[in-house]
Amino acid sequence: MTANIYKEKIAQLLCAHTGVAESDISKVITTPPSGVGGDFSVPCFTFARVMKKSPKIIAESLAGDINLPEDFDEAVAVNGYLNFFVNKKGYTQSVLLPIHQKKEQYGVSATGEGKTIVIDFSSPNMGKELAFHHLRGTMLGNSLSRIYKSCGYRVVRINHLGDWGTSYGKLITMYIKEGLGEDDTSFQSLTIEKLNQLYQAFAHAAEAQPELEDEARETFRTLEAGDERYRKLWQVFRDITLQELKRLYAILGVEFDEYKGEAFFVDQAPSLIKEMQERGLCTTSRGSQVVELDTEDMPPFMLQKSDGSTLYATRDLCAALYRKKTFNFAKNLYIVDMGQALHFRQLVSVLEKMDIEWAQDCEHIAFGLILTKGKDGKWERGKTRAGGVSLLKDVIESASQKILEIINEKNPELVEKENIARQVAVGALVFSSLKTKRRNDVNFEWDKVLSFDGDTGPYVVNAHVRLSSILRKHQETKAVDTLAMLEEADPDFSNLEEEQARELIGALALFPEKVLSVLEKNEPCILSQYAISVAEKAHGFIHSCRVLGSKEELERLYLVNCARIVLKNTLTLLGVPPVERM
RNA sequence: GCUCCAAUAGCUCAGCUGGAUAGAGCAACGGAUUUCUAAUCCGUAGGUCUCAGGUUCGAAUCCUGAUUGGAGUACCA
Repeated sequence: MTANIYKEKIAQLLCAHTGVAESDISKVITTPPSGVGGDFSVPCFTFARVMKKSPKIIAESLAGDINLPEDFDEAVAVNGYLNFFVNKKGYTQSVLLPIHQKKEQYGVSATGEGKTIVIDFSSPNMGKELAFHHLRGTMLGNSLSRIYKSCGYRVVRINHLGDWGTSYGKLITMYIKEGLGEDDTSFQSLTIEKLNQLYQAFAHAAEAQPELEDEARETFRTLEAGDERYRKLWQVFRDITLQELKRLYAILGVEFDEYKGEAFFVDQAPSLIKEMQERGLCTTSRGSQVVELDTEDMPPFMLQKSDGSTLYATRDLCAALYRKKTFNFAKNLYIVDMGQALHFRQLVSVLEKMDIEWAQDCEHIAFGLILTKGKDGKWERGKTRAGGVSLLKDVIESASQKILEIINEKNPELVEKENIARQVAVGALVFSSLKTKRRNDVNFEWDKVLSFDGDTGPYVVNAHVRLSSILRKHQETKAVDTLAMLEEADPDFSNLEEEQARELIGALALFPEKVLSVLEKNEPCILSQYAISVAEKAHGFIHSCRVLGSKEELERLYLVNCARIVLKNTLTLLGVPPVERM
């Protein structure tokens, strides 16, 4: 938080001269646009009202009156702005020294000390393979988990598996109809692909025989009532799903603390419904139990179907109560697509009706849908059944192949090519799913998904690779431990005054505040955009300032190492593998 | 119908707790390589920030209303 020291000094200084509160001043301090010059800028418009003078005059008189504190070179008035120029050497040192000292710890803070954040993310449905559209929510949750953790929060990552509901009535019905066998050997040969097919087979069959839908609902009701045969099948399906999920999560570098899905909460539903009835919060409507929300202009929240079985709404309500009781969270975040916005608004309203004071701590972190091109050429939500979705494993495979081709062309000597290609490919996919504001819908196109030109994951990772490569080369040619050497070094920071060096240093200084602003908005794209800007400036620096063999070699190596550290920290928080060679 | 979300360069997007000349990438055009990784860098061109009002010294940013697109709208999840 090096930049803040300068802001504080400016605020203190101007407070003494204008009488405006320090906090109000530091709030408006910005960076001048490129071309204007200066490092910090204070718009004097806010002073105009209290001082009853024009901003222009205020800025000019301040520029003349103030005694610059240490570490400042100059203050210039421009069009009602007061622009400060800091002492370059001092600024460079104040930015680089903390990075050099803290390393992996640079940018972490203790703002979340003692608080617990529950993050519900990924949460796919049982019996289905992860599709491309699951990537966004999964990586959003993964990145937010890492960022909260780095800020001192205790994070509980929950995969709220969709493992209960009428769909599993369908799956079981179809499994039995196809006579697939219910002994261990049949189960052992069962795959996730087969389960996927059963869904599609059911949907297909139900078009011709709509009564199958009722049959599936009845199967589910029986399952929920505790039928042992159905329960066994359910368990087998769940195990197969989980095995496949964990395989993919490992590739993505994602971990969970819990896989408590919906089924876990079914037992808690009856007593909750009873309580709601006793408190008069729940009414009977067309044979079902609902919480009326018409005062809030929302449809009712259904707790129990007319056949007595529960819905996902019921189980979500139980889960929220359970999470509060178990983890005493400060926030309970649901990383779920925007399509479920109404559901979560309802959930919070129901909690409020129950007079629960933490209702507002349950927050839906919504993200946009992955749209696919429909038959009529319009972009719409992908339907598994219509074949409108691509499997995540296929996308990863294609991306890895594409990256491998590029490696073969650019760097054929690289060892462990396949492994690195996959890491870079995963990084590219992860980065692109976190690159834009989370609410944006995304049109799925193979060409775009497999395009790695420009501002993409590989661009940022490549910057990290090039920086690492310079340090490695130094170590090899000089036969010294470069990092240990830097540890002992006493660099002269006035040797880093080229424009490209200063731009890079300026970017590195921003890392801690960027991390904090991600938490304010739950928006990792702030970090991915930041990663691009650091990579850009790192590429620019090493392109125009030769490091090895230069007379500023020591200082340049020092800066390269700092940039490498910041890039690595950024990539790690995003969930992009920071490889060192590619 | 109602509710929520979005709209910025030809395309994909940053910028939104109001501040100086609205920024990137892709696509187009021109240049840089005896490489510390050119998976790079530099330059040219490209804009009525959907429209109309309002608030303000100042609006892409805040408010109101339209238009267009997307999503959702009780026995699915």
